[in-house]
Amino acid sequence: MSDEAPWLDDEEMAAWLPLIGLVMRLPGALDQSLRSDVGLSHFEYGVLAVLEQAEEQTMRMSDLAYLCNGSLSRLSHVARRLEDDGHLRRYACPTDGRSTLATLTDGGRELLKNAAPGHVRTVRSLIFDEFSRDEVRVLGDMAKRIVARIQTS
Amino acid sequence: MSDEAPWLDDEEMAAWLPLIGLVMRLPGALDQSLRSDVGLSHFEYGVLAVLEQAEEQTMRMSDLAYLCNGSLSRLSHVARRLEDDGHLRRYACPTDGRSTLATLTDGGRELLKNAAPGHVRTVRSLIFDEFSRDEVRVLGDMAKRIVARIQTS
DNA sequence: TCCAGTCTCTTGAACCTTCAATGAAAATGC
DNA sequence: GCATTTTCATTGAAGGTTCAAGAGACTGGA
Repeated sequence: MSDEAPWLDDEEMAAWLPLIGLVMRLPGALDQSLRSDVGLSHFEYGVLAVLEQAEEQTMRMSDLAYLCNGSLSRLSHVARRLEDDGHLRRYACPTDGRSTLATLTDGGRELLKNAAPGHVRTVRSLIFDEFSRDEVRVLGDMAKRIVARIQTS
Repeated sequence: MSDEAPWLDDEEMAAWLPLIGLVMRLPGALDQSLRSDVGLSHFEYGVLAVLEQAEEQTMRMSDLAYLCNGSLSRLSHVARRLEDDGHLRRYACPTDGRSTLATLTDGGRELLKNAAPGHVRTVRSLIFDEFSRDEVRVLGDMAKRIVARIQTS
């Protein structure tokens, strides 16, 4: 464990500061381009994008929240707005009365189709244009290991 | 540039999803431990920590905002709250009437001293306990390259 | 069957961030 | 000098997130 080592040494700090910069700045950068392109936040885009990949383009709220890296409460508020705007629909799960299923509407699919190209350009220009194939794999692998630690903490 | 390539291929997606997971989950994880320990958000902690490292523990608001990876407006609101709570003080810059200088108070220094050990433990357990020395350097380097792209985009 | 405990989701309030507008001071250009 | 533009910071409103509470539905053991 990490019970000793009161502070970060220089090498650690030299990695920590950029990492914090990344996690604090990337969401804003993604928000900004999606917001100006199609009026969605990155989280809203993620909700629609995850739904599109799902079986029947339908998913339980809790599963959706997990895959979107957000709390159920956050998703619930966002889903209400997306529903008001006609991008998704919610209905009671027929087999488990506690659950709510969310499904993509035609309008939501359309919006996603309009949003995707610009979003991909943004992601490429910020990430994938910078790194080699090997680096991308290493980066993804490291991110996965950190996420695993966050989830079990 | 990235004008072609309509969507991410499997390898890219396999890196992108964990990276998004990281940037969406890490701030919340840091917030949570700092909030329960000393009642600070990670951004507030960052403001105090950056100030502590500064000359005279004093810094111009815009420089502080930049180093804290936040907007000036965000910093201004946060600084008002931190000032109300006695953790920092603001005063007009004597040499440039447009600028405001923020300085750490004794109370802020004390709070930081109480917050740091727990925060470092959190950071170590999420990041540095997972990676080798070499990996840490690679991770920091990659983060730095992405931040550079965000800033010039 | 009953009921206490758990799971799923929503809600409203508190809080925080963003955005646009504003004001004041300094720099620039004529 | 004077007007214009730019820089620095704050503010209030609008909108989003978090947190705690609560309603409804399932589960398992008595």
